[in-house]
Amino acid sequence: MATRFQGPKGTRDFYPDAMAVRRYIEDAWRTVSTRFGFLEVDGPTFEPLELYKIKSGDEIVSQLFHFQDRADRALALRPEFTPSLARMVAEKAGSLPRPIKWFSIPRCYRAEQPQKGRLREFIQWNADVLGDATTAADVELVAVCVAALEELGLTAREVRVGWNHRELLTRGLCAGPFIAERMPVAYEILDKLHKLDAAGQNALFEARECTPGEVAVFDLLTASAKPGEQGRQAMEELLASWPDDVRSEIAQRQSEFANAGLGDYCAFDMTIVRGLAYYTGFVFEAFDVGGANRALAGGGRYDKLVELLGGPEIPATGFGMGDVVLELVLREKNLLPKNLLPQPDVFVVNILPDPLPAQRLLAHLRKTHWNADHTAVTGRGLHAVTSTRATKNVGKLLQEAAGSGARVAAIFLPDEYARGVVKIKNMADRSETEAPAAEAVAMLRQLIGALR
RNA sequence: GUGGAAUUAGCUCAGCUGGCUAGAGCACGGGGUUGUGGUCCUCGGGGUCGCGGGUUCGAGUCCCGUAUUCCACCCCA
Repeated sequence: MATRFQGPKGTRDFYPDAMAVRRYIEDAWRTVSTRFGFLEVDGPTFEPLELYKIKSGDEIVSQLFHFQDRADRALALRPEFTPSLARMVAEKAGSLPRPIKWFSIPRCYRAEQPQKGRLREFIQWNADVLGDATTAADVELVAVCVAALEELGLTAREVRVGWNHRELLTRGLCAGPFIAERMPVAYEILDKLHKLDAAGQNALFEARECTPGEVAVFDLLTASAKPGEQGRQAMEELLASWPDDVRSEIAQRQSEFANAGLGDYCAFDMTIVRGLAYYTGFVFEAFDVGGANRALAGGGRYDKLVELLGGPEIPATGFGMGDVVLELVLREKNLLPKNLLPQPDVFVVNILPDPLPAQRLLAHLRKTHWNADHTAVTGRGLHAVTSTRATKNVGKLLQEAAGSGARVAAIFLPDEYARGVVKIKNMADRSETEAPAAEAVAMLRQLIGALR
């Protein structure tokens, strides 16, 4: 008896409808990346396990799908693309023109418990700028990130970008009750605060042995992330105690965002720290305003990573955006177009007993035409289909044509065909014309062109 | 890795406290007036009731295990 299988936990099957949605999202990422001057790259789906350990520590191993090959090499399916990218840059850094602006759309794998917005296999758009240490590179990344979201129909009403800067935050906090040694703890707490209630927060403060002064600052930080006047006041109060040059750099960066047309999206947010990863300065997160979902995208500056992988010292900044949360948000906001499947240019309907004339027309429509010396395309192949049904019921076949979304139907009918003509029907306005068989292809091409 | 809920046709679900040859709508397919649009009529394909055990004369229904999905924790690059 045959065994039936389910797909592995946390994976998806892309049937045509789902595949069309995936392509729609990937196309937006790709066109926007290109618009901003990023070049597409990719790397292997698996890498040495060590590559991820170096970057993230040994704890990462339990979150990876890893295995040994026959020569006993430890390998892991990539959980993200940045290590591969850094490795690729480290290998050829000397010969790459700078700044290096690359994007990629890799499938990635994480051996985690699946839940809303998080699967074991997903697709993550990455954009990175290497070799540009200026704030302009950070701004450009946020700009390309936002542009992609806009390309998909999202606006500042639905999504926002919160940004922070680890060094500035550290300097600000150390101007208050914190000492430098407490920063790792402070970052850890900051990263967790927003999802805890008051009791949970207090428990955490106690567990981390926070001083009353530190707790007071955490309370203000929590308040500062809230929208509206209350949040603004908490932010003001905190900033008042921070060094002048830190304050002015924050203001400077925010004005750069505004200058790039991102003023409605971006807000300084002291509570964004992005885990305890390899980020060295600027960090940001894009999220939907409703806030029920996980972050849509996140990234920041990682100036030491390429060096860590044996490459030259090269400043780097980048971000990733996963397809899972993005699709959830687009669905929630009703922003996925209805007809993402390709729609035929021509649907050929045949009522003749002889199938050959219809098949001949199909073949001609699909063929790309070249000029006499084969140097230029004079007519690209069209998307042309027909029915495989046996019925000669014109109504049924036109119904099928309509269902396919075809722009035009070419109809072979006995009486007309005897007179040497084919009927051509514009499916949108239901108008019909007749075409001499010899001119049918040309007329159809013209009609399709006019409708495009 | 831990905890909670769920799993019946491709999809959305009925199936009361165990008594069926397991149903509906949608979707899919054939046909319907020798010739024009998502309608209508009609017929049809498709289900090891997630999987494996157990209790019982009898299990879609009760019990145990397991897989998957969703939710939450851990983690989040």
